[in-house]
Order: sequence, then C-alpha cells, then structure tokens
Amino acid sequence: MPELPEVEVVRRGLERFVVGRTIVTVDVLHPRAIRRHTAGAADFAGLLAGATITAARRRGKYLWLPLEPGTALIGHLGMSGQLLVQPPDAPLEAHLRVRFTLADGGTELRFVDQRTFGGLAVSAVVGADGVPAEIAHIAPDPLAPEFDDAAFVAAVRRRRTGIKRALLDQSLISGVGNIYADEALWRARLHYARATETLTRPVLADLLVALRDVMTAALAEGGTSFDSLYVDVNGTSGYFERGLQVYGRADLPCSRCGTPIRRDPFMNRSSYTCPRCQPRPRRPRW
DNA sequence: CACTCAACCTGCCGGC
DNA sequence: TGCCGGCAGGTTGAGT
Repeated sequence: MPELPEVEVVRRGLERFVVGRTIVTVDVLHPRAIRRHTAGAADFAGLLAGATITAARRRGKYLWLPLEPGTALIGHLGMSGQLLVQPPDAPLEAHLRVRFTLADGGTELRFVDQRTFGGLAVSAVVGADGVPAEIAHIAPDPLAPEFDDAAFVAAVRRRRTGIKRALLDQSLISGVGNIYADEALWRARLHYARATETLTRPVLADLLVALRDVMTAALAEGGTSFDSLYVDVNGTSGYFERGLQVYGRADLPCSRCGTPIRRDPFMNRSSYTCPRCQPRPRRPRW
C-alpha cells in the first residue's frame, strides 16, 4: 500500500468517522484477512462485539483503534488494503474481507483487500506508550514526536548495507516504502546503493529532512494514488502522483538536470534514480 | 545478531 | 482473442 502519507490519510478518516462509536457485529468474509489473529475468526469477532473505539492511531504503516475495554484493533493495509466507511446499504465490494456494523446504525466500517497482503487482528496487550505488542518491533516514523534523529543516524552508520535497504527496514525507521525512499534519495542526491557506514551525520540529517519534506508534501495532497487502490475512507484518491520526481518516471527527464531517469531492478521490485544527480557509488552495497 | 530473499496474493498491461 | 511473463505502493520467517 500505502506508505506513511497514505496510511495517515486513512487514520484521519477513521478519527473523524468511527472514533466514539461502538462495534455491534463483525463479519469475517475471508479468513486470510485475520491470519495474524491466531485464535481465529470467532475469537476475533467475540473480542470486538460491544467494544467502543476510543481513538485512531498510527505508527509507520500500521494503524490501530484503541478500544474500551483496553484492547486494540490493529490493521495493516499491505499492498492493496482499504478501510472504508460506507452506508450500510452500499453494494458489497468485490474484495470485501471484514465488515463491522456500529451501534448507532449509521455508516459501517469495511476492510477491503484485493491481494490479501494486509490484515486485521485484535491485540489484548498494549504497552505503556499505548502501542500494541504486535507493533512493538516497528520503529517510530519520522513524523512522530518520539522519533530520535540522533539514534537513527547512529543506527544507520552501524549498519553494513545499502541506504535504501536501511530506509525500508521498518525496525530502523518506519513508514518509508518504495516510493518515498526513491523520492527522498533523489532530493538528497544519494544513490540507493550507497554504503550506510560511509554516510556522514550531516548527509543523513539532510536525508531525514528530505524524507519529512516529501512525506509532508504528499500528505497535503492526500497521498499518492496511481489507481483506485489507494484511497481514503470515503474512496477518494490523493494527488501527489504529480509531485513525484523519479518514482515511475523511467526515461523521462530529471526535473533538475534533464538526464533521463533510470529504472533498476531492486529487491524484486524497482528503484528509480537520476544517473547524474545520484551517481552510483564505487563500492555499492545492496 | 545482522542481513538477504522467497513466499504470500490478485489484477493489469504489453507482447506474441 | 487468448495466453504468458512481468510488474505492482509490504511484511515476515527461514536461511546464510
């Protein structure tokens, strides 16, 4: 899915439309959607029926809804997941996986997921910081107040890998995916295969600025949507595709120098760079 | 412990 | 038209 800006758009929608409401019924239409909830669909539904949603939170690409009585409904959108707020009489989506009705009889919450890489689970164990145990391994994201810049820089410099691999490691920094990694590296003029241990503190500080800038700009546009898969809770697409400088722009001119953007295979997907602004390092690290 | 990669899915697009 | 390969914004768990 969706990287941090797209997930934050969804979180804001949940905050607006479902916080304060009480779940009445839970219908799991596809077991794979709750595979992380190992106790199964009946347990999942039983823990949620009667629970009241007290907030809508996010860390990186994970979402969760804290519940009264002290549990939390966790969600990850994977590659194609959507959380939609729909009128009860809206036609059922082709890939509807879980459906929640709410006590006031108004709009209902639906989890729709074409590829089923995403999923939901109920957490019974919430840490002191309010983060469910299942998400404890996810690092803070760069837009969160608890993100520690110095700790991130030190951790990157201790690594022995390529900088893009580090950016995609959600236990180091969360919320960054293939699009925003490429966009931030272009802004910071860094090639994705630059060795982490050779990057200086100022260079990494600049990279953090680039990440925050591009994600904040994307959020202001409602996120990036190439197609109808990436939408807010009302099904509306964002407009940041226009703001992308390298991602998906193979052979188009770099907006800074005119050199054609290059696409390389990378970790079973793609990386986009400007060959001139982001020269390949002499000793690349994958 | 640090790191890498295949596997999990469905749909779409381009080439033959 | 149909079939096939390639590709898609992510995470995890097994393996080195």
